[in-house]
Amino acid sequence: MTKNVFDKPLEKSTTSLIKDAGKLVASYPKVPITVDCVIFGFEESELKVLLIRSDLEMYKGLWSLLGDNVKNNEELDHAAYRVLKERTGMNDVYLDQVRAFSHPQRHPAGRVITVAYCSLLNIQHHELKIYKNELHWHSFSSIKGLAFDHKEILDACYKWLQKRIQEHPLGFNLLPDKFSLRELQNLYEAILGVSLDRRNFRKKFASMDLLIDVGEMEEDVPHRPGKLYKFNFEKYEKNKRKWIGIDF
Amino acid sequence: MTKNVFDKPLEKSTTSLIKDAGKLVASYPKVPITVDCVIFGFEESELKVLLIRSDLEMYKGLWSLLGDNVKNNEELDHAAYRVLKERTGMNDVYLDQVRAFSHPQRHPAGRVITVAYCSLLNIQHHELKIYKNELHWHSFSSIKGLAFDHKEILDACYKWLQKRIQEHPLGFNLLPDKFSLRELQNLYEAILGVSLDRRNFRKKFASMDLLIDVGEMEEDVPHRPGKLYKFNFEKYEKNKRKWIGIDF
DNA sequence: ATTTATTATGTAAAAAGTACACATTTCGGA
DNA sequence: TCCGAAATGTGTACTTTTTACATAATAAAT
Repeated sequence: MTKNVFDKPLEKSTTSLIKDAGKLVASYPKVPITVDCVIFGFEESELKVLLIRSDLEMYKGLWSLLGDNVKNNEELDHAAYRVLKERTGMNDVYLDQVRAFSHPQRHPAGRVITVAYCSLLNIQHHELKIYKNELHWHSFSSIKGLAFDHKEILDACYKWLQKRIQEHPLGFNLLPDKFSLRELQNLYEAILGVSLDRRNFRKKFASMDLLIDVGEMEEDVPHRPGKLYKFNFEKYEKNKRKWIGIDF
Repeated sequence: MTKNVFDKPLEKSTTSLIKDAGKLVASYPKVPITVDCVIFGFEESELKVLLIRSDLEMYKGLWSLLGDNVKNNEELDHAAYRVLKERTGMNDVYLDQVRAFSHPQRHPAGRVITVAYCSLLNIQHHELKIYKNELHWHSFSSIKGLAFDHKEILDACYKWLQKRIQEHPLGFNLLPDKFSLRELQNLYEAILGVSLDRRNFRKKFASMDLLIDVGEMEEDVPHRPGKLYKFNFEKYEKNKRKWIGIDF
């Protein structure tokens, strides 16, 4: 985090200056802000999205993204983490801001600006607890319409993910700790919507040298089991910079 | 723009439903929203940023980004374009949302959330009119500190630009209509902070086939003049998709 | 005419990406 | 226990992209 002027002790006349600034700011229009989280999961070779039944009567029967209003003096990132924690019980989930949506009529009750977040988690994770039965995982490709402008937000986050996953090894956040190369490839194919050559795919990951062979095999598969790997998060964090040049 | 539910005529009971939703939304905390534009220019082989003297007494002597509050029912993009138009007189400027900044103490007068925009324009453009003498172009590399959290915003936009310019031909927005390959290369070198091989650089742009030789030469240079080119915006717009796969 | 600075250009080597086939292993059922 | 089905695991040739590198030609300034 960059140091900013607030880290310095306040100077003599600052209190009155803040009052002046306060008057200025007080004249600005004020808007309710929400965060909306697109929570992606991966199961049965399909990309999934966690949705909730809309809490608005007028959207009865429609699903919507998980969101909440942003509290007083709450950071946007914090609000998004809070939503995740409240809805899934999980901490330490991959989360990134995508962008703000501000169409004046996007909320039927009047103006609400929302900031969209994209989050990736492992559906099978033991800490994952989907509270309330209004929450369900939906296959991404089957989602046709959502409440509010949430379909637009979902599509933006999906595109964001498609691009992002080609530049950073994010996919692991969607998989169990131990996974086979087939699962990994299925994941990439599902997200990118293409089919990939198995040998080239494996070669690519081998060259990255970020997979650790855990010395175990798949179980309960109706065919020859594959080796299981885990992602070398430590090594990735260390060498992050060289991945995309700048740590963006 | 995705079609949303508001395109449909309202159903019978909708009015009262909106009232319910309205009550809900009315309970949300409300926040002043601003947009801040990082306006990049390029001159004398240097990346420049347009800054204004801070209008807050307490930041006297410090520079800040160009911004404004977002009006009632105004889209964020619209607010950013408005700032650009008001400050530079220019329309049709390249502009893109980067992200929101929400640190609760980022504004001394209390909570203000801002959405950062990155904009690229041609400093020499004949329509460019910098109103008021509180506005000045600053060499990017010389900017040490800014009012508010604007240095942090500037750095985020700069990183965003570095990444973006490697994926899309944005650089042309910073150059005159006609430019030499040397100017183009200087631009890339300034933004990326590296030096590039001239032959390979030219080869790369030649292979894109997006430059039109206008049949003129540089003038007033103290050495052998180079050919002038213009960017083939039409062709680029047509083939945009193939550039990065998805039109992101 | 000479010097200086810059334009313009090609080729070879290395790296990365793509296309493609076959033997091996396990499961499960006959 | 044998066989078929289904998936794993592996290598090589070809193409494309990226990188490294040097010399002749042009215009300006003196």
